[in-house]
Amino acid sequence: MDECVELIADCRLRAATDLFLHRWDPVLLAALAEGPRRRVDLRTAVGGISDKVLTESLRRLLGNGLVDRTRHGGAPPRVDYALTALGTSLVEGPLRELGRWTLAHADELLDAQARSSRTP
Amino acid sequence: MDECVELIADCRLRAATDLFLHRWDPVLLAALAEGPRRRVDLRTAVGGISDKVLTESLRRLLGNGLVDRTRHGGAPPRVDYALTALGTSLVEGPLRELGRWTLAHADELLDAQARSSRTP
DNA sequence: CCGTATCCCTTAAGATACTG
DNA sequence: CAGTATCTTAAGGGATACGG
Repeated sequence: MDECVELIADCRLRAATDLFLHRWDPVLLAALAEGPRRRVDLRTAVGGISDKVLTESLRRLLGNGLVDRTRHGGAPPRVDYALTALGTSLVEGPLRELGRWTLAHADELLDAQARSSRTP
Repeated sequence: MDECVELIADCRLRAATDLFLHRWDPVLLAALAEGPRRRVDLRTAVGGISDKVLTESLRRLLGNGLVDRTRHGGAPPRVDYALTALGTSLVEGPLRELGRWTLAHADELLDAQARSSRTP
């Protein structure tokens, strides 16, 4: 895996892995994979995220150019969030691959975790 | 991306993304992609990680069954860390894909970040 | 060389209440 | 509905210094 070594050296790998450093960001990205969603729908789709953290996470995704925000004026206000091209490429590539890996290896992973918590 | 929606629902996606939740873990995994390494070599290969955090990260990778530890007795002590089969599958799959994505999209990502930091 | 033990600082994240 | 404002707690991470 030669590319990764380069990536470590110049920290570009960290630039990418940092996108997954916040608990809810990847989940929000996955939730947006189906298409644009209103803020409140995102909130319930994801489940268990607070208003504050939701806003922070969305702002971060905005700032990283992974998500777009559209205000449809009026009352009550309506705001849609959608993946950008960059966001889509991240979701359809690495995140999807991670989803596949999870399906294939969740058992082993949970096994290992259980084993290690029995023998601390 | 239907699978991901399931994954969100039952939290399995989070079980996987949590593996990338700690700053150094993916970098250590990448550094181990070439083969087993001694602790000190890992430390310098990665660069900028403290002893304490290195130990914590390695313990976590151990606990998740991604890495194996081998003590070769003697003085000075020598300890090798290596990817397990599970760890290898994670590196060769999702992490590698993330590395590829980074190479392809680092410019766009850094652009977006720069743009958003100019307009906070 | 391989860790452990402290201490400190920053930040993530949860809960809750409130405004436009 | 969308988002802000506070406050609190917990945890991650960095910097030493020390011991086996």
